[in-house]
This record gives sequence, C-alpha cells and structure tokens, in this order.
Amino acid sequence: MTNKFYITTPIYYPSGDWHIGHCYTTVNCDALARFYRLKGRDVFFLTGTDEHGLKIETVAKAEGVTPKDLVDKRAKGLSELFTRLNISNDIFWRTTDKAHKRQVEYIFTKLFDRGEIYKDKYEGLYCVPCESYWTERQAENKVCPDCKRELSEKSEEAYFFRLSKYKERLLDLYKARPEFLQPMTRQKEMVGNYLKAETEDLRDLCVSRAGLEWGIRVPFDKEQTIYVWIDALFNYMTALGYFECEAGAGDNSVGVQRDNSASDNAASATASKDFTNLKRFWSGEVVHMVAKEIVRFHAIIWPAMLMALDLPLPKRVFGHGWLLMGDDKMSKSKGNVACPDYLIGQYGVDAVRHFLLAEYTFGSDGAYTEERLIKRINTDLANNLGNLVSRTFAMAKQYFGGKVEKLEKEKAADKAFIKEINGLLGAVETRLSAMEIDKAVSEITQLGDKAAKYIDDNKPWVLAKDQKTKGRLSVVLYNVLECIRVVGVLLQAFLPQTADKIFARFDNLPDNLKTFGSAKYGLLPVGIATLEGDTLFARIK
RNA sequence: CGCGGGGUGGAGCAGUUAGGCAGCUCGUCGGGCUCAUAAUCCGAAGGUCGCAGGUUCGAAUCCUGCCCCCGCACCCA
Repeated sequence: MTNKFYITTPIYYPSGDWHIGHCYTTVNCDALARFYRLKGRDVFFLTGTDEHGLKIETVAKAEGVTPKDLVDKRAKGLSELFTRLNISNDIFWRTTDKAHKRQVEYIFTKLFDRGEIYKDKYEGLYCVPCESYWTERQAENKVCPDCKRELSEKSEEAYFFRLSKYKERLLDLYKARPEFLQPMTRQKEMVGNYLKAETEDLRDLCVSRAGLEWGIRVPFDKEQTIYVWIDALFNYMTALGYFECEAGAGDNSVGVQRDNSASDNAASATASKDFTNLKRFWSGEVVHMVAKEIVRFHAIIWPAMLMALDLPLPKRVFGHGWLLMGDDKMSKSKGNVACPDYLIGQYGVDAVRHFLLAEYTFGSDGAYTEERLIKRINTDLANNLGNLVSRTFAMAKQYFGGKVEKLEKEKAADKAFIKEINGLLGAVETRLSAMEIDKAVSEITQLGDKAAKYIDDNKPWVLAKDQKTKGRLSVVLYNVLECIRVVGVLLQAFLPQTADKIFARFDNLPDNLKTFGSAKYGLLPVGIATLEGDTLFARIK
C-alpha cells in the first residue's frame, strides 16, 4: 500500500447558494484526509470551484456584476464556509486561476495534436433564449424542457473528443479493477447505460462551444471556448502542477510559461506553487469522491481522457448518495433549515459534522430533516459521548480528588472491555478502507455504549462506599478514562474540536498520548489531574 | 421490453454479493440504578421481510411474473 493519499472533492459550481450537500461531500472527504494523516500517510486533500460557463455568465448578468466578481465572491464564501466546518483541505483550487488556465490550454492543444480531439459540426435541437442544446429524448415534442418554448434545428462548428473509441478499454478497466468505481451499483449503472454491447455506442464528446464568452479559449482557434469537461476535470491534475512543469520544460507554442506566482486568486491556497506535487501524489492512491450524478463524468469521460494522454488512472472513484430535501414545500418555505451557516450556528460545527458523517449509509440516498439531525445529536453526542465524559470525570473528581489513580491491577473481568478499546483503531480503519464512513463513526459511538454498560456492570458508586474496594474503584475509573482518551484519539479524524475538548479534560496530556500509535489501553499515566470542563454537547429541546 | 435504485415491527435503516433460528437505532411499555446531560442499565410488546408462484430439507436472500415509489438519460454534492 502506497503511503501517498490524494483525495478530492468535486470542484463545486458557484451558480447557486452553497448548501448542505456540498458540506456532505466535503466533510466526509475531510474525515478520510484527517484519518490517513494521523495514520502517518502523506496526504493531499483538494477542494475548490469550477467557475466557467454560461450559467455563471447569466447569473452575473442578472446580479449586475461581472462573472469574475461573482465567482470571486462565491468562492470566498465557500472557502470561508469550509473554514468554519474545520475542513483541512491542502488547497482550494479555482478554474479561473491563471495557472489552471495555462495548463488547460496546453492539455487541449496536446489532445488535438495527438488526434484525440478533432473539429466537426455539432447538430441538434437548440433553444435560442436558453442558449442550450437538447437531445430528442430530453425534449419531448421539440419543446425546451426548461422554458417550454419551441426548439429549432441548429448546427455549428465545435471540437470533439474521441470518447467512442474508449468503450472497450473502459469496460476492461471495470473488469480488471472493480474497485475503480464504487459502490458496485454505480458500475452497474454506467455499464447498463453507456458501455454494454447492446447500448448505442458512446458518442464522441463535444468539448468546445462557439458562443461562450466566460471560459478558456481554444488557443489556436479563438472563436471556440473550451467546455467544462476538459476545463473542470483536469483540475485534479492542474492543481498539482504537472502540465505546468511539462510545458515549462519545452513546449511554449501555446504560450504556457512557468510562473511561480501561479496563484493569482485570493482564495487559492499556495500549494500549487509546488509543481512537484503531481509526481508526488498522482502515482500514489488517488481517490475522487463525487456524488452520484457526476459519476459518469468521472468514471467514463475522465479516465478516457487520461488514457488519451497515456496518463495513470486514479485508484478509485466513489459515487456517494444524495441528501434528499423532501418535498418542494420545505425548500421553499423553510429553505434556511438546510443552510449550513444556520446549522453550524444553531448546533455547532462538530454536531453538523457528526450528522453528515454518521446519519446516512454512505453511498445511498437519505432524506434530510432537521429532526433527524437533532435526534442524531442527542443520541450519539449528548446521551452517549457527552454524558459518558461528564459522569466519568465527575466520579474522578468526587472519588479521587480529580486525579488519575490505578491502585491495583485490572481483573480478568476487565479483559473484554480492554480488548474493545484496543480494537477501536483497527475497526475504524477497516470501515474506512471500505468507504463505510458512517459505520466507522458508529464503531466509536458503540465503544461509548460499551463503556456505559461497563460502568453500570461495575457500579463504581457502590465501590466508593467501602474503603476496602477503593483499589478496585480506581481500576474501573482508570479503564473508563482510558476508553475516553482513546475515543478522543480517534475523534481527531472526525470531530477535531470535540477531540480537543476531551484532551483538555486531562491536565497537560502529553502529545504522544494523542497519536494513533497511542490508541491503546494502559498508557495514561497515574497522577495526571482531571479537570472540569464544559458540557461537550447539550441535549436539544 | 432504455438504465438503475427502493418496497423489512410505529419511524428511519442494516441484512440480499457466496440461501440456514429476522437484526440495529429511535419511539412505546415495565423494572433497576443514582456517578451523570429527564442520563444510564435490564426486560417486554410489536414484523405473513410489496404481491403471487417456483426451486430447496430450508428463501428477506435464488428463479419467474406482477404492483407501487424514486432517480438518471450531458443543470445539480
């Protein structure tokens, strides 16, 4: 297993407001990134925005601002939202960044030079007011599905990518590497819809538009603008700087020049300045996390384009499910309930993170409701985790004056509980490697349940009544404190703020007792003081 | 026959790949405990696993047919 781990969210399209769905994908990626960092792997975590296209132009016009002003504002908003959510991305990459644009021009040219892109006529049903093409299937009775006006036949020049010739190779890819596209049901869908022998051939893909203003021009044909496929998908590589490198090494024919002040967008992080990142990470484990509706782009178009350039393919594309927003009534009359800022303000960062990580079977759809969020917080965080910490530290204070004690050895009866503590890290890791992020989190809350039962079985309040059982009492409390510490160690990957709050209950807990290597029983030193602390999570309502 | 997903106790779900006593969380009811955030622990009630048929010693799981809901088919995490 390679030590390199490169994980990406899709780059989000800033045409509308940021919502809970964007947070869902990003928080889950963040947990994976944090976990593997703590595991000691070399991690790079990308997120960002896909900022070109007609829709941005239209929205900007409606708001009376320039497209650039619009995307700057929206990208800043998203970047700040992710900061509030404690997202640990290494880069916030934007497709309007100069370094990206130069590389996209270079890539487009290279594909053209190799004969993978050719110029032809695009023909179809066109809606003039909406400025968009529709297929006959989409447009029943030749009426625009959007505005319901009549469509007209239109034909214009455009560039096409030879997607059709990769059908067999894509099928082979799925067969040879079933882990490439997960869950399996997404593979079924891709094969059923686009790749199996009976379906009509994959059509070549139109990769440029003639009338589009807001985008990257085809370098050798300024009438044409590079369309989303190449512009957006290649962000995963341009952010790492590979093509910048390659172009800087010789080919200046498309005006690509290496420039160390590459990041000209305020919200972009500086990581793109390190052009060695692609060599470092693209050869390692590359994981693209996407929601199910863009699986096709990532599991068909993207690998085909990489094949066209003889580049290595990512290790895995994972298409997760959707948070369904119920009926339209909710989104209209109570639209703000799914607003991330409202939720964070109302319930706190880690409560929102926990909900997004734990509530839904990762990979399947689920219905979003605020009631489910509240219930999830109360059950897992307030009743289970928060109360466990609260009662345990109360006893430590009451019975031992706020000091970790262990006056005798643990007994055989403690073995099962200790085994659970020692098994937590492995159990969580197994779940994550299967992309069962919700189940990974529930491994942690389940250990919390076991601790509650362990307390109840051993009845420390009874042991405390008799001086003769004080030694035993100290062991019981020690075991639970160790359980809490190990839970804190694991929570660093999922609920970092909560992990810190837990650690803060131990006076000057040494850093080496926070590492994954210390996620096992028996390391907490006797004599360390236990401190008072705020309620971890208050019950709601 | 476009493709895919779903239909499991009051609610939300897991289990279906390789058939073997129907499981989890929440809710409800009864009991215990008192260290704790009306918390926690124990126990109980509650399901013909969408319908019909088939294969099998045995089917939620495999096969056939049917009904209902949802998504996708270059707007969407």
